[in-house]
Amino acid sequence: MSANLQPAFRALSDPTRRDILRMLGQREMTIVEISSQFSMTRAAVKKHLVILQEGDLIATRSQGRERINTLNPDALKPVLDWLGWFDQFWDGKLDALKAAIESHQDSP
Amino acid sequence: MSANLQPAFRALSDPTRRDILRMLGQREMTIVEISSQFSMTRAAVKKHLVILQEGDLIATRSQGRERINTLNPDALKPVLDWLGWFDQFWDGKLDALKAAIESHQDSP
DNA sequence: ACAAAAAAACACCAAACGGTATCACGTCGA
DNA sequence: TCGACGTGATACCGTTTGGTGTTTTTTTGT
Repeated sequence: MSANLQPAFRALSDPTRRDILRMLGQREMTIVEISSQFSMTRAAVKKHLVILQEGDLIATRSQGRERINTLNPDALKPVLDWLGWFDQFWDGKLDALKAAIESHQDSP
Repeated sequence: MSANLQPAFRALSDPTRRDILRMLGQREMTIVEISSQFSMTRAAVKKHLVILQEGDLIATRSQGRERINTLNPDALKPVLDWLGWFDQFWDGKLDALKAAIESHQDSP
């Protein structure tokens, strides 16, 4: 019933991939644009993008000969939900948030 | 200024380690107790515990010949904080929570 | 004093990871 | 048509990861 967290947690475990997520949070980008921000080859960035896709954290659409990578922030919700379990140890405030997110999660 | 997230994210990237955190959330345990819950050797569990320590997610105290492992839930706050940046994309509710946590973080 | 328990430390292994260089393919513009 | 562009795919490489088995150290109970 609960989503498989592993692909998302795995995707988040690399700093380059976390940076990519933040970049895509500001604007959608092609792989060349993303690569220009790092000192590594496009092939290396591509691998990161694949792992991010496996975690469902990004989506890709074709536009002519370009591939536009976009952030899928909803895939972070299960991660947040997992962290929410530990809310009991420092305070009770995340619980309310979690419920709020869950509640408007089903309605499109 | 911001904490180094990498050790914590790395620690969270393995399902066994996430399970250990949940177990320690319920009660503090020795390594034999933890190992009894998994189908792997104590040495393997020990390695996971070291990685969890590097992420500051658990603490250890000696008691006679035993080593008691305890959860350090506060180390999850920076992770939550990082996730909070994406709050802008699905709603504005995490922001308030984050502020609440930050505010009572300094006061013991 | 000493055997047994609890934990740590070490050497080793296959697989996964993060990177490179290179090649192949579709698409656009002149 | 055809070269250049944007991208994906593949082969390869060194290091890290997650696991094993074994040995060492410390502490307890009798």
